[in-house]
Amino acid sequence: MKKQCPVATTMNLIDNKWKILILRDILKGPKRFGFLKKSVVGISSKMLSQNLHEMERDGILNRKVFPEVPPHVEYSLSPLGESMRPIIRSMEKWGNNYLENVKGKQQIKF
Amino acid sequence: MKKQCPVATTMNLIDNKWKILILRDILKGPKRFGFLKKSVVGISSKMLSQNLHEMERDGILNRKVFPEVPPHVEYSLSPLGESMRPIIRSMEKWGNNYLENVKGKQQIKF
DNA sequence: CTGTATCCAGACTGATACTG
DNA sequence: CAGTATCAGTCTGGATACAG
Repeated sequence: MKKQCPVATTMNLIDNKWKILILRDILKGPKRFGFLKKSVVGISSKMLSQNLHEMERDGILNRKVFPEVPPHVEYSLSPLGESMRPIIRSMEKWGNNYLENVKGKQQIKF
Repeated sequence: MKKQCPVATTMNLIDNKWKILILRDILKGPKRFGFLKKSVVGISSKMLSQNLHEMERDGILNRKVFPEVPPHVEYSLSPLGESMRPIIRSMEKWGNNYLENVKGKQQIKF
């Protein structure tokens, strides 16, 4: 019986950049659809909706509907999602270091 | 002037799961094309080649050609690539914990 | 406000073949 | 061994429109 790769396992749950960026935001606290739509620069409603559903299905996020008019929906982290904080933190640290020490000293397109 | 998001910066350089899986392997030591082709389950020669080129262009990988017959090419980490180790490590840790404590069970232990 | 539905262009894959 | 080239079929993602 073949042992599963832990890195691949992780990537099966956060398999695109949108999920990483969504997590980045919700790690700071519960967020609404409209907020995420603006905060996750470049994402379409379709992709946001789809990724939120997948993350809810995978047990990373909780979805709470407030019975109000106009509609109010909040996405928050489950314990499983919260446990991903170190992954996002490591990316944040790396990105900060890159922006401070690397970018501009090399020719990399953004 | 708007501050760039470090997480998004990171995701601009490792923007798909192939790169993560390639990094995972090369972090253990220099690897050859054929090894990666087998190790990164599901990747095609085309995608492997493409991603290796992009990572080399972005300064993450070094490519070394040994003047031998048959050809021998080795991919290794640059310092910038090496600095990504904590990101992969955090994913590895998370994946291990997930496989041990979450998958197949209802209860989440954290 | 919070999404769904639809169309379509481009990205990706697998297969196959071929080169140095 | 280490790729590149090409084709066809599939899937993803963006744009747009619209609904509850």
